[in-house]
Amino acid sequence: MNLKKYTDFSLRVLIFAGLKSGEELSTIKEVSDVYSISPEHLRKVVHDLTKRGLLTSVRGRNGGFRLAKPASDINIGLLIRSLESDFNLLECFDKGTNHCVISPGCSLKHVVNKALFQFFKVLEEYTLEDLIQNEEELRELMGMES
Amino acid sequence: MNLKKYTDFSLRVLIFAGLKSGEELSTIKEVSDVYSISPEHLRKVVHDLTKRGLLTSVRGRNGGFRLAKPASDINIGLLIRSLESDFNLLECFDKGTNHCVISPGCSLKHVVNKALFQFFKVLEEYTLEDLIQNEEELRELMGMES
DNA sequence: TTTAAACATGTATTTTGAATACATTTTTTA
DNA sequence: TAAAAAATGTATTCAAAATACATGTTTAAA
Repeated sequence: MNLKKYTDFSLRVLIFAGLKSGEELSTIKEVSDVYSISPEHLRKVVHDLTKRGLLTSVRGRNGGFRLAKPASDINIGLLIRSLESDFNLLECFDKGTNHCVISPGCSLKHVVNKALFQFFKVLEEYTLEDLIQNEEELRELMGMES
Repeated sequence: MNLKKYTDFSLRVLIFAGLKSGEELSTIKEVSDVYSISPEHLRKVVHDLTKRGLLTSVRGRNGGFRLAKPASDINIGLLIRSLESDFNLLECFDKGTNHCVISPGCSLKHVVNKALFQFFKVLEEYTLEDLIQNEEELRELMGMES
């Protein structure tokens, strides 16, 4: 059981962008340097976040991207939910492909679903703002001048 | 985010075995017929569950397997925890391979860990016994004579 | 007006782990 | 002694994620 690296990278991009002040832009190169992630790879992540309305991108020279809305409006639970496409923890979660004969009477799915619900309930208690409370420390770790 | 089919199959094998009464044995063939899973594949699952002390296997003609302990002693949370080897939801969960520079000051891991904890907390409220409360219905769905 | 810096986009390749299949051995009872 | 069952090890297939590559588009600065 794990999350995709894409999800991990997406969160890190948002944390990075969230530490910039005001209208200040971040670039893929900056982020790829800080986290040592291939810029090729990050490009897709950033592009995807833009399409999802979380980042605003500015093309052309001196371009880059910034948060499309306040950090306090970016809910971590909803974010992870949308970034991870597939939550079919058991075969029977997907009625289309399920072949398990006992699923009509099997309570396992309810138990796992309840657990999954609690998982997201916790995540939904946090926003990006909560993750960047310690701005100074994070900027320092990233080597950003503040 | 999903569980391995192995985990799913393991749970189904235990549910099947749990519906047998007393010392009665199940065979891989029976289970593979009921769930339409390749016996080759199930063999590993059963073998693995035996090694983990959840099933007792009897070799030779008329052999098979049965639960190694009462269904009420098989905790679903602990079971899934042990069947799924990898819970490194984020790169920084594994200190050995983590490369994220901000992890010392990053609170994301605490948030995700808290969510994972709640996930298991729910699962740990159930045992195999809870999953086979409706014996009759399940036996019927499986085509087992009761 | 040209060039460089940035994102946009589509495609291809690599890698990894899970899922599955195959083959052989061991055990035990009828 | 033969048949039915699990034990065990290895090999193959498959799918999804991760990654890389190539090219296009936009825009500001030189």
